[in-house]
Amino acid sequence: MFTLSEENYLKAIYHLQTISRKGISTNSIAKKLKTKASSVTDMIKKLADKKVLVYKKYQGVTLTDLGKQIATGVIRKHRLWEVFLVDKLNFSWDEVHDVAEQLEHIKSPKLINELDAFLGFPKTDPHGDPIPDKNGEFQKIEKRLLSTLEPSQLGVCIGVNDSSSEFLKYLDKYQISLGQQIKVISKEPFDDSLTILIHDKEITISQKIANNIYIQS
Amino acid sequence: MFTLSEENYLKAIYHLQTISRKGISTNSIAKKLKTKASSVTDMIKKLADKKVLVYKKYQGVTLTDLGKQIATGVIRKHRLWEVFLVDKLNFSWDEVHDVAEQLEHIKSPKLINELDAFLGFPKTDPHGDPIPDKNGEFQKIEKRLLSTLEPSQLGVCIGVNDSSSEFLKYLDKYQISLGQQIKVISKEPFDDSLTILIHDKEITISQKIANNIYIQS
DNA sequence: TTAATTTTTTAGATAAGACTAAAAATATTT
DNA sequence: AAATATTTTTAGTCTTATCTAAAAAATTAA
Repeated sequence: MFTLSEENYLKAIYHLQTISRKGISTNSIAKKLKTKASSVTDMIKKLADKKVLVYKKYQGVTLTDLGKQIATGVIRKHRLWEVFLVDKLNFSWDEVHDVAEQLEHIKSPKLINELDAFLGFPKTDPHGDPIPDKNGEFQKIEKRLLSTLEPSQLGVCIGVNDSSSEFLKYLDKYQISLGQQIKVISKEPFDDSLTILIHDKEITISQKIANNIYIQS
Repeated sequence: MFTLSEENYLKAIYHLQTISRKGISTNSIAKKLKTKASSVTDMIKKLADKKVLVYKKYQGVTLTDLGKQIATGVIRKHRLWEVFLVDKLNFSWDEVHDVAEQLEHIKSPKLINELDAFLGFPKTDPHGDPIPDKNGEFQKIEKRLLSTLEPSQLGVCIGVNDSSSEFLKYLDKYQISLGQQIKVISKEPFDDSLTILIHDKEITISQKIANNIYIQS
């Protein structure tokens, strides 16, 4: 059995691994969890003892299969709860994160599998992220950043890279939501900002915004 | 803000107060929480500092209004989650307790109020216990123990005193559920066991069983 | 009303998880 | 390659919530 804290470490390391694929450094974990490197060292020693990751001093860590399994289990719970909050309890997509962070640690296999069925076995959460199934498997969704589209190309918004409340509220303001069609009108060479057509209106967005929107084209 | 442990102490003290009305002793709290009296002394000092209970050495404790409010808030969450598990996720009434013990500590006023609405503002949980409303108020339900009925009297099962899995499974075996009509046929003077008519069948139950079933008559 | 018993509190210890400060190892510059 | 900078680890401290053992207070019995 894993504590709340251990589960959060595993989740953080899992997310870091999907980006970098190399050994995950102590510092990067500390930054992600807003804690200190010395705390991380303590914890990864404990997690190594529990066989969920491999650790060699000064070399960073790598999750074992068991570790990945625990991590995807927590992610599955997090995302299913997000669907529940949005679909059933009238939460908006910028309100779900903090509550899901708590709910993801509830321990009950029956609970989560029944919840999955109750929600109709959803494949993605309210931000477009895939939900692992009972066995930790999830389909890789074909996606690219909006910033990679060229003028006159179009695509559908299928996810976001940044799930912070601030960013999601920005998207709400401009009525950018999942399933929304977006057409690139022009790209400004100087700052890579994009003028896009959405809801029959032209708006201009910065590159930073375009780098946080996933598109299927 | 209160920790999980503090919330559990407040809930336990609240339940003990509804029974005894006097100062709640250190030992009774320890017994209820399956912990040691010395641990209880430490914790009640901390809770007294937080103004949720009044404590005088060797005199036991009494909850303040604030303390009662925190406690009923936790109880409200516990019971609403139980309704959710039974009504929406196919849990049986003997399976809900452990999961609700975890869910009751999730902190989000919006979550619990939306859940309440989603469930249709239920007034009682799956064991017949009343659910406090947003303000901590709940109606007192007129109820008596089955053991207080006399032969030929009848009533409807509206709750249980013991919510343990073992007891609830016993009730399931004899098809005793909430809303079930029960008629007392006879009472054995020697051991106060009851012969009751239920589902057109006569069964005999011990006094211990009859002391854990609430009846409205 | 003493004596014995039970309850409660105090004192000191432990484990988890975090922290600071300093030491050790690794990386980066020059 | 030596000097500097960065990263990581170690050592020691703190807090929360627990525990055991012993002391103190309250209760019950003789």
